[in-house]
Amino acid sequence: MGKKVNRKGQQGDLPSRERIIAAAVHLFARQGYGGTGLRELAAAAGVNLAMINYFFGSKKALLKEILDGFLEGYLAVARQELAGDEPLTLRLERFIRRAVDYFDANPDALLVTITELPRDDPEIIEYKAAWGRQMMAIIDREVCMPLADQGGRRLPPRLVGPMLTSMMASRFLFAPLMEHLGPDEQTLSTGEYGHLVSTLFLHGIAGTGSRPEEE
Amino acid sequence: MGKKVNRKGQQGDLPSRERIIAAAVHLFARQGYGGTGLRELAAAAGVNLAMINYFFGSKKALLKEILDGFLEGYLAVARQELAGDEPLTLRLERFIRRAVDYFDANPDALLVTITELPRDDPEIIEYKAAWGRQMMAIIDREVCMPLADQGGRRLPPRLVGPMLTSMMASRFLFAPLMEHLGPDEQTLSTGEYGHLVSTLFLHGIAGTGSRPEEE
DNA sequence: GCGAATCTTAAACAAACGTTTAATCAAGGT
DNA sequence: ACCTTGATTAAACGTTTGTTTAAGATTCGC
Repeated sequence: MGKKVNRKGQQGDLPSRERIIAAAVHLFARQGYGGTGLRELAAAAGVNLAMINYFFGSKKALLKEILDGFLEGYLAVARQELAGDEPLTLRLERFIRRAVDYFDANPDALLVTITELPRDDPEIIEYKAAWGRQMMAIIDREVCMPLADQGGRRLPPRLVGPMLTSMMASRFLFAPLMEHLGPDEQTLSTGEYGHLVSTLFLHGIAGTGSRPEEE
Repeated sequence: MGKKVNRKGQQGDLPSRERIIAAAVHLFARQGYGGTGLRELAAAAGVNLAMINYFFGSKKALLKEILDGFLEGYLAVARQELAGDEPLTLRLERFIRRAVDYFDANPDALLVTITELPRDDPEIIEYKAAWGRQMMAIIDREVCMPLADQGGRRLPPRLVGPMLTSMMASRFLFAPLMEHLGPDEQTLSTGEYGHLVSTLFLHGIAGTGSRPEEE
């Protein structure tokens, strides 16, 4: 028999580079970026320690790649669902549903991104600022301005953007804590949650009386 | 001349223990808990390295004290403003205004708490869970149940609590990033922000047409 | 089969980490 | 003056940190 069944003998049959990213997202979300050592990460990925710096150059660059991947996907959803000629309400509903699905598919990456976003690291802060400017431009053009045009108040995008993102992310940001509160009846599906965020953002808590399918 | 003008020659004339906490909140918010070394922290507080372990026993215990102080204050606001016989709308408006003021007065502590909340550290996770249970109990009794009684849908407190907190915290969570986007016209005061969160939560984005003083 | 990338490894590097120890300083009580 | 108590100090403890190096495997084009 050969030494290994397949070329990559480690877990999950993914190439080393992506196993490192997957393990990093998992560990960074649970222990924080600063609280996770490269040796622990290498062991979790089933990879030699030196491979991390071989593929990414530095620990910081690995974090940047994780943030990059997640934010790029989030920005793509915003571009795709927020633009168009349809009424604002429809576009917002679509965007929120898609964004919540995206968060639900990448909860660890969302957690890493949110918890590392406010850090003022000179090596990645300008990258985060560049992303923020793009996001604010979309929110301003596709949400804030149409809202003002139809008689509403002119809200600053730097307020609406964070608010919208925080509302959609709240379930996933608090999920690790909530899991330690004991069993919970009454858990909503991802679809129900997205619909609820949508109605809450559009009509407030008073508008959440009806279930998704009844509307 | 004496060696020192006053007994504590260091900055800010606060006792050493509180200077450590103040410096820790400041540094943890900007570099993360894991990314801040005790030597750097001691230097920032103008204190000898050994004093940190002398007062708190360990780095983890220092973080716990920070979380404890902030969450205790937040819970106190919730207890004080959310309970009572007044209509739900009024109680929510009062709570949101007070909580936003509290966040505004302790933005760094809020940031540390939010970014460290999802971490699954066995030494402090049970403490966080105990706090979460108390908060969920208040939200359920004073918000979710009254809401269901007056014809609304029965929303899980584990959904409403995180949502409400995230909405109020969004401005402060994203503030460090927004400051790097260049100058911003159209910044709201804390009072205006609190009012806006309040109307958004109660009536949705459509209800934010009027300014606070016109209402 | 041979050279050339590409990937993987073990070992070492200096630096920083959290924590502990023992000695010194300053006050207060008696 | 003396003892006690709390605050503060410098120094060292053993680990762990992120990164680098140089050698060894593996794969692929030709």
